[in-house]
Amino acid sequence: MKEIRVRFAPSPTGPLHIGGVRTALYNYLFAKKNNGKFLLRIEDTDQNRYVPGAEEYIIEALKWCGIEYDEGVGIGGPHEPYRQSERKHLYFEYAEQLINEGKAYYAFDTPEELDAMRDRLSAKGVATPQYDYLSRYEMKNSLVLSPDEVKNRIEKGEHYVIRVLIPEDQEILVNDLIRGEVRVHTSRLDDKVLFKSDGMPTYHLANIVDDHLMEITHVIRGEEWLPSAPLHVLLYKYFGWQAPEFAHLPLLLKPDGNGKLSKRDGDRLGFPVFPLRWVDPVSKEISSGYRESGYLPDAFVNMLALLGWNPGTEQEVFSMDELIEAFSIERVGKHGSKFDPEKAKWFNHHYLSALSNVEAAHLLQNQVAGKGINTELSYLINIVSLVKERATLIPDLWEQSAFFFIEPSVYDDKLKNKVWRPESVDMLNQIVKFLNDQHDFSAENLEHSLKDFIAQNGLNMGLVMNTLRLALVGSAFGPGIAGIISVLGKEKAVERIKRLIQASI
RNA sequence: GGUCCGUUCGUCUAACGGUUAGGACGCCAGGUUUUCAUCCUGGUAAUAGGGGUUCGAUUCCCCUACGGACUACCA
Repeated sequence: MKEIRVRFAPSPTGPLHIGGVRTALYNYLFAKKNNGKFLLRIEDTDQNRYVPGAEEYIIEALKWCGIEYDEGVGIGGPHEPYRQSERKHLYFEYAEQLINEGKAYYAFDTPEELDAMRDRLSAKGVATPQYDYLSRYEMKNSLVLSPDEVKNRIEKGEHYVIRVLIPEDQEILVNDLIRGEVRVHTSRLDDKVLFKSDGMPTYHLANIVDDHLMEITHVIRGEEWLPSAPLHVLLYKYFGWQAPEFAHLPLLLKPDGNGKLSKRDGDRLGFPVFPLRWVDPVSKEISSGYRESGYLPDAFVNMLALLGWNPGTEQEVFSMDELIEAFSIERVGKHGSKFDPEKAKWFNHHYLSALSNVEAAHLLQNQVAGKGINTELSYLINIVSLVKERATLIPDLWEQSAFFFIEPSVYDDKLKNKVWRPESVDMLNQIVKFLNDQHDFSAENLEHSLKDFIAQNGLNMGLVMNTLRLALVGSAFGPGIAGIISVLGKEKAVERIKRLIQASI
């Protein structure tokens, strides 16, 4: 059986947004599931839209997501180069071949002439004014110009493009793995430019040529390409190549209202639409990323995988290996999905809670180090065992545990008003004595002995606990008191209690 | 406007023509936690509308409505 080969082929025109990441992910899952190859090709045939740093961004984003490619930019492979600008020299001959076979032609029309043609056609009531079988014979191209004149113009250095000659009356069948058979009549298609006057191929030509040369078996791409799929099928036919299988993925939609998810939605609705933070090289505008916002890549990938695909079972949590195992293109939905930031958070919370204490401690260590605090990992492990399931995003690990590192300097008024009594000082002194007498500082022991102590001394449990919380945390917040004391240790706990006593006298 | 694609709870979605239309997120309620959060239990909520085909349509067909993509010498 032929090896399955798929590719992700983004344009470096800016940061990859989550829809692009999902396309890459599905390609990757499909390749791995079928023991095939996944390649990364950079489609940079539009020099005007090239954005510095975008290519690096794409590569880094895929890496962060754990989407590894077998061939492509940066790592090479048997079909080098994988950047279309570096393959520039090989496209012209294919366009020329089509011309020689009467399947394409030279066109010399200026932008003004093209506009004039469209105006003329729409004035005549033509529903789709375009360069096609209706209009091509009134334009300046090698279909109407004499061979000599064409030759002349080219030799004079006049700018020209190469357009595909679309047959007038033919039905094209696109077999889509997700949508089934899609039929389009060629009279609806226009003579798309294959080769631009700047010497670069357009997407349509470069894409087909490269997919053929790179032996791509399945083209899995966004739905925005569906309308041009018939052209691509025709091109394969023109070249006499076997067309790959197509699968057009439904789009990711805005969480609110309608329309395709765009980069503006992130700022507007307050969630990232990019995997990584991006700073626009020109405007310096900053777009937030999932990584920097504190999402775990596994959670991000899991969330994305389920946006438009489902395994047909009720399983929702998948590791990358499980995704590979369960993935099938047939189970990708047909309709667009509104992106739900809340579900993304839920996934992250789930993954954060499932982390081992050591893993979570390392995450907290980065946070803590960022605050200029240096701590033993063992201390962080203890802390994190208490707070990790309370966190949704990575920075929450710090938010939830800051009081362990910074002793309270102000006390929450509301809590203090609620629990503070004239006899509180005396009570706290008793607790200090109690703690000083303890040898086993495990949370379990503290829990029991503290309760016993409270009962034996006729104290009010709620009052004691909350007053201790006031001393230890400073507010009505955080894990259980016994756990906090256990992690803090005798010395620090006693110190904080004494501090509250001091502050209250 | 034209072409193409789509339409099940608010959202993501399940359901070889026969199910009390299932799950998850969110939301609401109760419980656990003498804080807050987590967690547990329960609840709320959907087949866009109209015609067919069929003993029987979420499921097949048609129409309408609505939504989306595309309509560049951009990808």
